[in-house]
Order: sequence, then structure tokens, then C-alpha cells
Amino acid sequence: MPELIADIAVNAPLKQLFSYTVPDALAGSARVGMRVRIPFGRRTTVGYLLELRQGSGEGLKSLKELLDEQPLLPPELLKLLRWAADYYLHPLGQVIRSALPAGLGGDKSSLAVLREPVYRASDLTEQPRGEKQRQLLEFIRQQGEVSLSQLREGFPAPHAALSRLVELGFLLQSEQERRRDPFLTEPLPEDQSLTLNQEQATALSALSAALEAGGFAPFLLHGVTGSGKTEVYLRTVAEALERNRQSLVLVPEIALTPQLVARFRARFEQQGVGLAVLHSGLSDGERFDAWRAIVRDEVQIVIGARSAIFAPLPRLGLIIVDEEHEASYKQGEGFRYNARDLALVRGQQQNCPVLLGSATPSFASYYRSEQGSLTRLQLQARSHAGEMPQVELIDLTEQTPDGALANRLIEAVQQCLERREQALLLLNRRGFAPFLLCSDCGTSFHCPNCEITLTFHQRERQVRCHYCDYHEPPAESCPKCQGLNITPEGAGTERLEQELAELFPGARVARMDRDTTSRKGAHQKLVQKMMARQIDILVGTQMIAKGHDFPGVTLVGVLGADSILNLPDFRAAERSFSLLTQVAGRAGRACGGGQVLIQTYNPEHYALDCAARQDYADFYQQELPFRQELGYPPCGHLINLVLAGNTAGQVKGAAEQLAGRLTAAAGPVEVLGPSPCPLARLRGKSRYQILLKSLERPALRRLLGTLEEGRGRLPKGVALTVDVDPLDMF
DNA sequence: AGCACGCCGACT
DNA sequence: GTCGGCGTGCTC
Repeated sequence: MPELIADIAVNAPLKQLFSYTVPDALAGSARVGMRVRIPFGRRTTVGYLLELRQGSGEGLKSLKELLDEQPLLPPELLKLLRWAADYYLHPLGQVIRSALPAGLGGDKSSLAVLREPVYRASDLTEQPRGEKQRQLLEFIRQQGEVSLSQLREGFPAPHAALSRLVELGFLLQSEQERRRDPFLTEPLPEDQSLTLNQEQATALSALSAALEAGGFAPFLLHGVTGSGKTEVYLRTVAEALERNRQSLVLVPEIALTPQLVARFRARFEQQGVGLAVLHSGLSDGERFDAWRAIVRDEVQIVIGARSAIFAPLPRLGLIIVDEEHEASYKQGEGFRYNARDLALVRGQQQNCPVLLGSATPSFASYYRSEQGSLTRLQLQARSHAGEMPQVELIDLTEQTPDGALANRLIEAVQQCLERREQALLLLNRRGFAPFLLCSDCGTSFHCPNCEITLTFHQRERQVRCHYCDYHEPPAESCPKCQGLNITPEGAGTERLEQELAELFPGARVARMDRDTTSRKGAHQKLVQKMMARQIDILVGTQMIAKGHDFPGVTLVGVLGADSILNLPDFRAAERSFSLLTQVAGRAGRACGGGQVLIQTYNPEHYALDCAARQDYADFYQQELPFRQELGYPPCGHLINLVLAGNTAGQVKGAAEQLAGRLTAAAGPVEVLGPSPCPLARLRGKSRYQILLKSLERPALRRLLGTLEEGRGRLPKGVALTVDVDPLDMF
């Protein structure tokens, strides 16, 4: 006898779906995309209903409960999640869990839905007696329908008057679900609509045509800093709205892009367009409410970081990925997806344009635009500023500076201060000094869990591991020779800040890095002080290169250029070029060209040379042969397998065995390694990696099929992580 | 991932 | 004689 069967993905690291019978009482309301409670083994857990069908329920358990009244996962989103689970070789249940807002995927029961009273004026036209009642009623009559929380903003303690008005029949009270919205109380910024220049107009018309045509259309918007990409985004979103389609806007990190969020709010919120901003600062409740509002089609525009690619927009008509080159679009652990790549997949699945924007496009995206699979739109002109800055490389091989700053840079800072302008100094290393050294015997201090030196932080009197956050007070004497001459070697932002304070006693120096911005609002505060010219010299890590325009900055200095260039990673040149170009763009936005000085031991390197000339096309041409010859992305494809376990020997053995099996079945895939990971020990685990490289992606997938079969043969205590399209091999 | 079953060392 | 170590096997 056929019954209703539900196929369910379980929130566990298991690839297959599990089938349950649906009890008659639930059969009418069960829908694909709901969360359900199921008995699983000897426990009860949460699963995601993915399929409903008729069949034999023999030997199946039955599901216990539906956790949602409406599906939380619309069909289009499930399609994307299934694709992603397959592509990234990750269990579907866990993929879904990481797509859902925090607190929803887990075993906890669903979050409470907040309800609140709403008031509407009745047909009665006369006036009530009390003055307060009259004011309230007048307000509500003007507004139409008003919720209690809205009333509270204008009227303190409205409760007594309201109940009286309801009692007298002036008001009708009902209930509505309330969305916890963190922006409700924030002031709306002012919109400044700008006229488009020729390039912007051309870009917009291409996008507009794609929206009109209505199919998948991928674009790369390559616009130099200050060329007005955001205005193009805003206009394109407006065009999507006109066609009754929703937009999804991805940004690298909400906290670093308040300006973009503000401009979207200013442009659209006033027109009553529903806007949801998903960011890490939301409470579980706020996140849950935003998700539900999106599912129910109450939101037209979603702005969010990486995970917003999974926002359940049912009428999606446009996806924008701002600063598409940013590494933060790639999730670094667990389900290792890349939101930028998924944006293209989602655009394909939902037949809509996808716009990738950047001043320094990723090599991969630029390559695709050269190949023709992305349509490139170029914005060359700075729309609201004068000229490009003058960039100069300071050759450190000619003269090694005593401190962190070369003389040439010290002079430039001095002149900048005399002109009463602001300077920005980039040093991509936080802390006081990257390591402490015993100058008697040469001992340095390492993290007990990871194989790296501990960074000395002077302000907090700690040495700290920047990978696992292990920390301890710095040793007074050397543990090896008992010597007392322990000296900090090298310079981080903290030391640079101090050195600048000594060099320029009158100057106001501030530092912006993860240590000074970890408290809520601290980042914003530094930005504001910078804007208000209360800071003369701002020192910081790459954080200062992103997101913000400081109009008063006319000098940018770069100190750690070589440390990125020398990373053992085939993308080192790309990263350096990108960061330097961005930070150079921070100089002289207001009036007149600014000045950029880059200290380096590799002045002849093409990444630095091209960055100095702000010449993307030339960088691309010089980088291309390396990628082609070695088959590195985007010319070839990579999958990185990382094995981690407690003892090095055990992990190494397992890695060798696995590599052997893979090599035997390799076909057109190169099996590289196993080799110890660049960080051979991390968080107390020994790590080995096997890099799979191929010009043909299907061959890689096939090879990993073989691996699936033999996965059980890994020795216990050794865990395997699969990283498809790895961004860094650490 | 949980959770239980299962077969070997130090305790009342 | 048991309590419990975590190895391994399964979950519709």
C-alpha cells in the first residue's frame, strides 16, 4: 500500500538522503523545504525535507514534527544548495545548515516569532476627549496602519491612551508579526544621486539590456577606485526593481562597507523598498526575521556578506558581487564554498544577470572576460577626483633603513604633515614585532600548537599566535640559556605606530588593525576621526586599503610589500598587485594627485612595477604565461586534500597511501605531494596536503569519485578535508 | 557528528 | 569480580 514518503537530508556529515514516512496528520501540510524533526539512530535530530513521493513505507521510521509552517527553503535555493553540495563534495545536510541563519539549522526548536499590536483608525470621525488621545488618533489617521513599536518612537508610554481609544471604538487593534530590524532606529542617510558619465552610462545600458532580455548574463565591471561603480550598482538595482525583480548584493564584509550600505538605504528605503542587510552583528532573532521576510517576498533588496548568496529570494533578478577579487568570498573551513563563483551559478540557474565589480579584478575573472565568458565593462575615468596618484618604488637594496621607514618615506611624511594633510601607512602585520629573539643564543619563541613564531604584542604584554590565538606573557629570560637579552625583531603595526610617534612628536598617530578594531564600533570611530582630520598619520594592516575613502589623505606609504610577494603561493603576485593598487587608490582622492611610496627589496618585480603604474592590463599580460605554463587556475583547476591528525608519522603514512591510490587512478590529473602543509602544524594537528591539478575539471571530479569509495580506508585519527578551488594552501 | 556496543586495565 | 578506556560501526 503506497504511502507518503519524505526524503530528508540530515544535519550530519553523511552524503545520502534518508527516507521517512509522513504521518497522516502531517501529510496535508508537509512541503519540500521545511525543517522536520526526525528520529535518527538512537536520537532525535533536525532534517531538511527535500522530496515528497508515494512509495512503500516498509522498514521506514516516520517523521515526528514539522518545524515550519511555511517552507524555509524555496525550490530555487534548494537547487543551488544541491549543486553546491555536489561541486564542493560536502554533505548536503551540512551545506543546508550553513546556508540557514544561525540558530535555525541546529537541533534547537525554532526561534520565537515576535508579534505586536497594530492600530488602524475606525470610521468614527469625531474627536476623543483627551489631548494625548487626540494626538495619537490624529497620527494614526494620517499614517494608516501603525505598529506599537512605531508609536513608541513618537509617543512615550502610549499604552493607556491606546486602550482607551480602542475601547471607545476609535481604533481597531490587530496583531502582526514583527520583524526585528536593527536599522529601524538608525537615521536614514541622505541620497545624492549623481549624473552618470559616458562610461557609466554605457555600462548601465548594457546591464539594462541584459535585464530586459531576462536571461543569464555575466558581467565584469572593472572600474578604478573612484570611478563610480556604486552608482552603476544603484541604477541597475533600480532597473531590476522597475521590472519587479529582486536584487542580491554581496559585499566582502559589511562592517567595512558602511558607505555602500548607507547609499543603498538612502536611495531605496525612502521609496518604501524593502531592504535587508545581513551581517554578522545581527542577533539570531534579527537574522531569523530577515530570512522569513525574504522568503515571504517582503524584501526587494538583500545586502550581505558571503553567506547572503543563499538568501531565499524567490524573484531574484540581479546579483551584484562588489570587490569580487576579495578572498573573504571563500569560506575557509567546513563547507568551503566561494560565494563569487556560486553567484555565477545562481545567476545561471535563475536566469538573471550577474555583475562582478572590482577596481582590481581577480585574475580569474579578468581571464574569463578576455575569453569572452564574462562581458567586461570598463570605467577608466575617476568621476569625482582629479588625477591618479604618483607612485614611486623605494629600493631597499640600495639602502637598508635603520628603523621601519626609509629616509625617503620619512621626508615625505614630514612634508605631508607640514602641508597639514593626512598620511596612510600600510604594514600588513599586526602586533609589535613578529618574533622575540634571544640575542645570546638565537632562540626564538614558537607556538606550542602551530609551527610559527609568536608575535609580540607590547600593549597587552603578551606573545600571541596569529593562527590559533594561543598566548602567554613574554618570557623574562631565555628558557635555553637563561640569557636576559630578549629582543623584539622586525616590526608590526604597533611598533610602527610607536616609531612614528617618536619621529614626529607633534603628529597625531593612530592605528587600525584587528587589535584596535575588535570592539564594536571601534572601526567606525577610527574612520570618523580620520574623516574629521583628528588623525594625521594612520597606520594599519590591509584593512586601511579597503572600503573607505579618506579625502584628506595625500600620502600613502607601503612597508611590508615583500612579505606578501614572497608567500609560497602561486597567487602571491596577484595578491600584491591587488593590494598595492587598492592602497595607492587611497591617495589624493580630493584634489590634485596624491603621492604613493612603496618600500621594497624587489623593485623590478612586475607585480610592483605594474601596481606603480596602475596598469592592470600589463599585469595580466605578464602573469598569464605563468598560469598557462604551470596549469594553475584559471587555466587549470585545483583541489587540495588536507589530512590532519595528532602524530606526524601517522598522517604522513596515510597521506602517502592516499596519494598512491590517487596516482594509480590519476589519468590527466597531476597528483602533487603529499607534502607537509605550509603550516605543518596548526592548532595542535600535523598536516599534510595532496594537491590535485588538472586542465580538465571532469577528470578531477572522476578521480575524487574513486576517493569516495576508499574513504573508509583512512586510518582513524586522521581527518580528510577536501578543498575545491582552494584560495590559499595554508 | 553523535551514540552505543564491545573487548582489555585499575579499583571497591 | 566491576567501572570505564575509546576503537568501530551505524544511523531511513
